[in-house]
Amino acid sequence: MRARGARPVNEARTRTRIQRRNTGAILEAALEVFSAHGFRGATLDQIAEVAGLSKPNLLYYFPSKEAIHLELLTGLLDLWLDPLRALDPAGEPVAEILAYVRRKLELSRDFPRESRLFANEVLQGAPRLSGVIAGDLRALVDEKAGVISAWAAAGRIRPVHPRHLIFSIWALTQHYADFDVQVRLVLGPAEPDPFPEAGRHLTALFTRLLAP
Amino acid sequence: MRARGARPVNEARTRTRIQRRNTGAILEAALEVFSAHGFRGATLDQIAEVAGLSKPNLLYYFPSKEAIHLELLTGLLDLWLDPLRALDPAGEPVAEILAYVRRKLELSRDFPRESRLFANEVLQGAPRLSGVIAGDLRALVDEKAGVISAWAAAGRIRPVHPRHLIFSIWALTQHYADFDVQVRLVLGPAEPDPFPEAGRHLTALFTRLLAP
DNA sequence: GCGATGTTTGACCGGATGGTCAGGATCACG
DNA sequence: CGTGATCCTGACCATCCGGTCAAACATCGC
Repeated sequence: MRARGARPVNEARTRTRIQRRNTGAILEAALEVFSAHGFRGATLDQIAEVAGLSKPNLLYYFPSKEAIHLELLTGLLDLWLDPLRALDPAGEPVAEILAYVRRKLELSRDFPRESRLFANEVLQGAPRLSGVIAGDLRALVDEKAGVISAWAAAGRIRPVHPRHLIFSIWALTQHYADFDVQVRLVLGPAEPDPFPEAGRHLTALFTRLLAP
Repeated sequence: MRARGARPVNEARTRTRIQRRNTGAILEAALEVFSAHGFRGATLDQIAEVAGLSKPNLLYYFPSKEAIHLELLTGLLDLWLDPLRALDPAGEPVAEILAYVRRKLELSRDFPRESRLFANEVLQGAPRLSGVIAGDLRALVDEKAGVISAWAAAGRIRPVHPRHLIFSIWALTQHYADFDVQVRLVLGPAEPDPFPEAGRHLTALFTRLLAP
């Protein structure tokens, strides 16, 4: 008999094959639905349908809608911040930053749903992420801003406000995921895939900004 | 007696003082609530409370929640596109584009709720704006892209992909409105107003990108 | 002051939605 | 094959939410 309110859990034992498959399907479906409609706009019925499960079955694996959302957000944070973590203080400055831009643009191309999930969250005031943003993210940005400042002080890149440079990279790359619909509608059917041109454009932009 | 389902309307006569005051209060309140929670996340009760009216009273002035939202979106479109319209083909190229960037950044500073309203809409796939985007907006961008291309062909700015240049301006300036929370949390309390520094950063960025 | 027009509201409705529960089906393992 | 743990579901509940309506209330021109 399960304790009141407890989840499968299995008392710290390894998770069942079925458990892994279903929680995976749920998170995949939830990503699809949350990123397209926002937290409030998504319904458990939609998620259940996409996942191919019944609604009560969702709630067998997760205690609430809120919990699914939070699990998604925190679970995807690493994927989202890894490119910045990979910025190497020992590398060649301009190449390092261009590589960061490229990796971030690849995330927008390959994981647009994840980008929109975060965008939705931050747009609504980041109620569930403000802790991480003011903590881990801020610390990471501080660290890398120091690296960029050092490069600028050494004359290896042009002087630039390091934090706003990072904001610029976020803004420019995430725009192609979050505003994908707008980008495609404005470009029209003649340019069905904006990403190659976007890559060239951003490379040129940051090269001219940073090359000493 | 009013016809079934008809709104105040007043048969094409001038609107009452009360009508103007209340529709104004409703749209102001709706902007506040829609921009903070998205369409689905906002409720008529919240809007009514912020507007200082009762829910049925809202629905006396607007036929539905949808109608309030649509009225907001279309009513604010001009404000949003005017800066790009003002780009003058006869002006000095770099100065014109920098002025556009400045005006757009001022919109982010002075009308962040409007920016978030549009961001929410486009994020969800622009269900209510795809027509305008593929029509008016695309036409406007085409026109101005032509201007920028001509400037580049004449050697008055560096060669640049004109449409992606416009996307870059949108992305960079709107980021400071849409992701305001994140920007402030990352910068910390030491830099309580990001806009002055953002202005300098973006001016430098586009100057270096465009100056021949 | 009076009728007509315009404004406001309490009470209510129907459907959607997050979540619960008791019990049945299925699986893992000895 | 039996038994305990895990997995799944139909039925149900409480609440929220967009929207309606009849009737009360205010305003205004005369």
